[in-house]
Amino acid sequence: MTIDPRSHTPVYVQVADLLRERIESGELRPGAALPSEARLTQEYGIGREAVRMAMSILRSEGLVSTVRGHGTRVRETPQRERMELPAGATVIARMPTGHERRELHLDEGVPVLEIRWGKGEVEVKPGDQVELILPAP
Amino acid sequence: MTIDPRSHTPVYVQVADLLRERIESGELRPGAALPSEARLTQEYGIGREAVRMAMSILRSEGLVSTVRGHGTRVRETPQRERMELPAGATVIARMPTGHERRELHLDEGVPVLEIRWGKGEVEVKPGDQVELILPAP
DNA sequence: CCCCATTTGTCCGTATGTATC
DNA sequence: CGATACATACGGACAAATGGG
Repeated sequence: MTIDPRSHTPVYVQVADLLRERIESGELRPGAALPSEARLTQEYGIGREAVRMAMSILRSEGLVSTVRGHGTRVRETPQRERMELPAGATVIARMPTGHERRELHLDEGVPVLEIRWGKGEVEVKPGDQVELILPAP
Repeated sequence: MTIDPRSHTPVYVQVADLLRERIESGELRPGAALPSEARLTQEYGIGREAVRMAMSILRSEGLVSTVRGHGTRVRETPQRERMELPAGATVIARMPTGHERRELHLDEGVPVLEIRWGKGEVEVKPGDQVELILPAP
């Protein structure tokens, strides 16, 4: 697989797709370092901006974590806390608002679970730390 | 509110915050076009890169959708289909894999709900189109 | 159909700051 | 300390897609 500058899909999306595949296939395991920006611009023959935007996409998907002066690594998948739901509740998944992201100290690319029960009772939970369990019959 | 280049918070984050507020306040309604990149660089007196990174943030939050040659618009959030869950099921929210994103035609910044029931029975639903309902007692 | 203005995509050069090793 | 690598930010330039006339 390689990059096609003439494709209708942007280069930075293609790069994100390539790196995502290398992660999801297990070639790049959790904790492994991705190639540096300079390395990727050379390997794929593309510009910095495309590489940086690709990294930005992967961060927004919660797949990788970048540390300045160090590099970008595949994120370790977090442990999920089990949470039992009361009957009659409703649940939706969505991305957090700006306020919620700051309030809950959420990383980029982490959705939230919005749980409602009763009248106006709403709870917002970090999507990467929670697993919902429905009460068994 | 305006941009402060000497602030500790990056310019592109400030721009994203400003635009997010204009969306969440309802000033920019679903379907409405955001100002073009050129317009924003002029209005705020900043570089295009800062504007584009701000747009990237909003896309990753599922707030806007960008089309090349056309512009960036506030995303229309589709009607959520209600879905009743059987007792004993478990649910997690996460970002989709690359394959799932293509398969389900998901925009950037849209999570999925991964629903398991019984042994190995897994269903992945678009997070922006589903509302889960737990059976009432 | 082509032409054209608009808009985003992409690359490059440059510069400064900051964190790691 | 220096070397490396990423973060932020500006400027310019051209390519490519869109939509209207």
